[in-house]
Amino acid sequence: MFDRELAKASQAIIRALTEQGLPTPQRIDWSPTPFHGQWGFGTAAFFQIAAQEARRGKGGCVPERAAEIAQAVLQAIGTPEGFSRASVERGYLNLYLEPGLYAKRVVNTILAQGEDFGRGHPKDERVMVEYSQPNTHKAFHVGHLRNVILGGAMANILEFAGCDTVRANYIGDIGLHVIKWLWCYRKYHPGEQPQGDKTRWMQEIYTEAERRLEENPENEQEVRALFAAWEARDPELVQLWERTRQWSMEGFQEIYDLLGEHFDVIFYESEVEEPGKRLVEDLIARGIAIDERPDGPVLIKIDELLGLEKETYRTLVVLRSDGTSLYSTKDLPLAIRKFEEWKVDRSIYVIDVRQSLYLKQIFKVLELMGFEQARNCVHLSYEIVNLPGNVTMSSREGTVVLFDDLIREAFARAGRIVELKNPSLPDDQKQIVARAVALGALKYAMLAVDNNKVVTFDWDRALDFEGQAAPYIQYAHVRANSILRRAGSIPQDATFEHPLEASEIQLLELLARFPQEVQRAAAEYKPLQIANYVYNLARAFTDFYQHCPVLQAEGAAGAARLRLTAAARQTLASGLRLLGIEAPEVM
RNA sequence: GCCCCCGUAGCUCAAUGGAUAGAGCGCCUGACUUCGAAUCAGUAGGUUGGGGGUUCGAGUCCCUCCGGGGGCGCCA
Repeated sequence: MFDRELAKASQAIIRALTEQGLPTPQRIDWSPTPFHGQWGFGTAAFFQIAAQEARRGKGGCVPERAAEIAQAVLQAIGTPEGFSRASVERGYLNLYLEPGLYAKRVVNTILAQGEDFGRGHPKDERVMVEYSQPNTHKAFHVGHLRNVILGGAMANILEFAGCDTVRANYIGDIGLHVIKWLWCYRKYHPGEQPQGDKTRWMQEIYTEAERRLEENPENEQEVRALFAAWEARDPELVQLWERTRQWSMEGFQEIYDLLGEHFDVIFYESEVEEPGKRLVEDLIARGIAIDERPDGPVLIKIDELLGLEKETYRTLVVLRSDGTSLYSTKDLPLAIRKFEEWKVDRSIYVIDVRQSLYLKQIFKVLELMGFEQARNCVHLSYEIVNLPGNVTMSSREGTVVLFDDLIREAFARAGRIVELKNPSLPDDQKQIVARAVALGALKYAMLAVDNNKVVTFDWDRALDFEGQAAPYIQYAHVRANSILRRAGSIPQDATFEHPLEASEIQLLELLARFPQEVQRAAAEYKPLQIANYVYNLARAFTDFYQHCPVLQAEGAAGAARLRLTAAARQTLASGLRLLGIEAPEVM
């Protein structure tokens, strides 16, 4: 927001350095000054120059020399245009802003742009974010939830940052787990219809299948026969598969609706299986893949092809020895299809960290095939969600916290809190609030942890409604909204001529930073950046709320603070929206 | 054997190579006749796992050790 002023100041500094015969850096980096209650930007550029001199043998104490140079530069440039004060502190050159002028500019910018405040310029880049990737005929559990929430927030952020964003889902609708399910259903539940929560019902049959097969291993022959029938596309089996798959899809859709997620395209494993097998034949013909069938699988010795001594990419199996497909068989053609059919420039895979090597292999094989866009494939990895005692969630082993159970508990707890905190709210409002708070808390808990940190699932922490959690941020939004509602209308304009409180300056400084926070979150693939930012913003607003009367403010301060409140409400709502969290009007 | 990730306050987590390492939870003390107390103010809590190195400057980068988790030819 102050790029223009800082750029001019940078130019002046470089000119001053040149005039004094000092080395000039390529550019001057500015960061917000860390002092509470003062608003400005500082640069540490002179440390680098002083260090450079010291290296050339001049010796001396670097911090002292940095301060000396900074002081000389300050003498030369004076206070740059647009700033109220400049000073040298501990070797830093700090430029302070005239609070009133800039406060007005920040607030006016936000209110003029509304929900577009913070949106990046269109980047002329199309990115696809593939996330969620659930298996049909199986449970949807808390481990899957981290993926959806992370992927959804990441897509929101990339889109807001200026990318043309395509949200993709990739459904695991075939494979041994589906065959086992179909076997169990045909044998023990013929003709049954799903009851209650469809996803849970699907999971129950799946665990039953696993249990029966473990108890009676001789049944595996029947499963193998069914797999063969599937491979032969037995019409009756295919029909059953389609119908049962649909039940899973309907169940998933309920979950996505609840979470507020939508996809622009859904890929199915089943539709890339045949293209994958053809691609593997091509790889064999081109000498990239080695065909060891029938005694072994079709594989690609990547390190060998690259002439690497040290094991790096290892070997990737791309087709089973019996000719049936693997995950890799299908991922290769799909990767290409994303670029060719969807014309994307970058392809992001939101998949947990355990598949890091696998994805490195896939991307490298694409490169070996001569597919140049392979370098535009990105693995956005994240750590898994474990149960206490470091137990990994597994639908096969039934060690899962089901999404359905979690969401029920979340709604129940949030409902009790709403009843406690705001009993006079009409019932339908209570439900809306409870829902926003429950989902918000859940999402925030997932997003407020760095991607590469393991989350140990804990009911109380996943559903935390206090402290650094979504409801705190939502509450700040509600209170801002409450002030604005009482005020009736927001003044068209206001000057910030009253002496600004420290809390007002802090709030303004954070508000001004929103656009760059969005860019950084997008560039680093870190929704956490936004999660932290919006929490800090909520704290700053709460602090402002404590210290500065708005409606009872004297004179011109009232209008200014009212507009500041409106700007804060807007930015809180925008930040939450990027995280996929609702900002309620009341709670 | 090769590779990746984690280790920061009692607990859970933050922190562009930058200024005094910050929050929340929990503990204790206090604040509703106030623009909404899902809040706030205050107290206490640190050799950033250990040791080297690079740098003007390291929680952050490099090396090494310790502890924990994960991955590695026919699971997805």
